[in-house]
Amino acid sequence: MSLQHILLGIIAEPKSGYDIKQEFDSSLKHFWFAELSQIYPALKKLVADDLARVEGVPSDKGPDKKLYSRTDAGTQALIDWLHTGPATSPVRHGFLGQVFFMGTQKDREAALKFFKELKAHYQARYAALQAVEAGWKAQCPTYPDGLGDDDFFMQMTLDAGLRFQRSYMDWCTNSIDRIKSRYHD
Amino acid sequence: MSLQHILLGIIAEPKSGYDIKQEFDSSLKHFWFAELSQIYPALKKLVADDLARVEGVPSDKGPDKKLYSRTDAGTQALIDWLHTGPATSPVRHGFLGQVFFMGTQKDREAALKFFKELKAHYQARYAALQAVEAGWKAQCPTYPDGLGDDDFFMQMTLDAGLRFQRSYMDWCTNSIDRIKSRYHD
DNA sequence: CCGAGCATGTAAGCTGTTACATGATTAG
DNA sequence: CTAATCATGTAACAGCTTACATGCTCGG
Repeated sequence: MSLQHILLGIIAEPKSGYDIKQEFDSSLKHFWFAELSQIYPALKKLVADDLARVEGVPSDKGPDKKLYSRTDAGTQALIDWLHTGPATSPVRHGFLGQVFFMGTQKDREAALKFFKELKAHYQARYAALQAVEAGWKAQCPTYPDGLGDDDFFMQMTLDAGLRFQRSYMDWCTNSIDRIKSRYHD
Repeated sequence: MSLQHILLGIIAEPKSGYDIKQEFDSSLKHFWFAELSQIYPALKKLVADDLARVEGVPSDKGPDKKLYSRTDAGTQALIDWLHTGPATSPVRHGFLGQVFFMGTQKDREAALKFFKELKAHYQARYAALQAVEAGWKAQCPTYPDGLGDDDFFMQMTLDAGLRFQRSYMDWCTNSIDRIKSRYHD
């Protein structure tokens, strides 16, 4: 049920489905993502529920853009969501399932390779978030606490992303060391 | 697609759907979970694919138990999964979406309340994992590196869980401090 | 006797993914 | 001319949740 609410958050300024997809793929992807085929019907439903309105405007390229913006009822629905308490649905980590059963296979080199790949994956994500942070720093010399009220909370999610990736990387590093000292020394 | 593989991992020893549900709810829930209504059909499919076999045995209470165990093909399918590389499907964090748009609402006390609730949530999860760890420590005096080969990897997922919860808690603590010093000082 | 735990499942519905379908403009 | 980007969607399918359905046994 969260996609509807996140879309409400995004359309504080008028945006098209295509615009929203690009935001997911750039700045929002560390905590949410969605395919266009999911975004378009979701936006339609917001309009049907009177939480958003549409306006068609001609585009430079391609067909008309449909710009969605939230209604007062939409803003209220968003605020209500913020008051329902933290949305902490349990998470499925496939890679932890793999580690849990890693002992089934006796090839310790494969285990090392697994953790090295995982570490590389999180390093890449970490670097991407650092690049986003560098952009913010360049725009605001008093980053992070000199940010405006809206940006202050948005930066907190970036901070969370950076912390979580570091935590994954640290676990990988430590696991690699433990496997090495158990089987190679 | 991971549930099938995780079930294959679990049925190294013969287990019923009901048994498996209990394992998810106790020791496995920090990285995976599933409902009985999802587990039963999934086990049937493993049998249809010749990755598992069933044996009905009478139960003390209630109807016969159906004990599932994996075939050689099932063991191979599990090992193949371990060799496909880390299963790192991107994760959706509803609570980060809420923080991202927290600025929509001007009530700073509500923001503090939100983070305090979130912190309490992760503290509870952390305490649960610490209890699991205490059980392991009681059973094995040389915990964690004196564990057997299978347990060694299983403990790694517990270590991951503890690290990740700590990371969430630290972020909450830090965010609470930042909100306080921004709006209350 | 009643509720909790044991033990099995089916069905409807929601969410999300992958594949398919269309068509304009612009850069190479 | 061709590929990429812009811009909209639909349809089929897979995965997961919630609700429903059945029946036994044991403790209070």
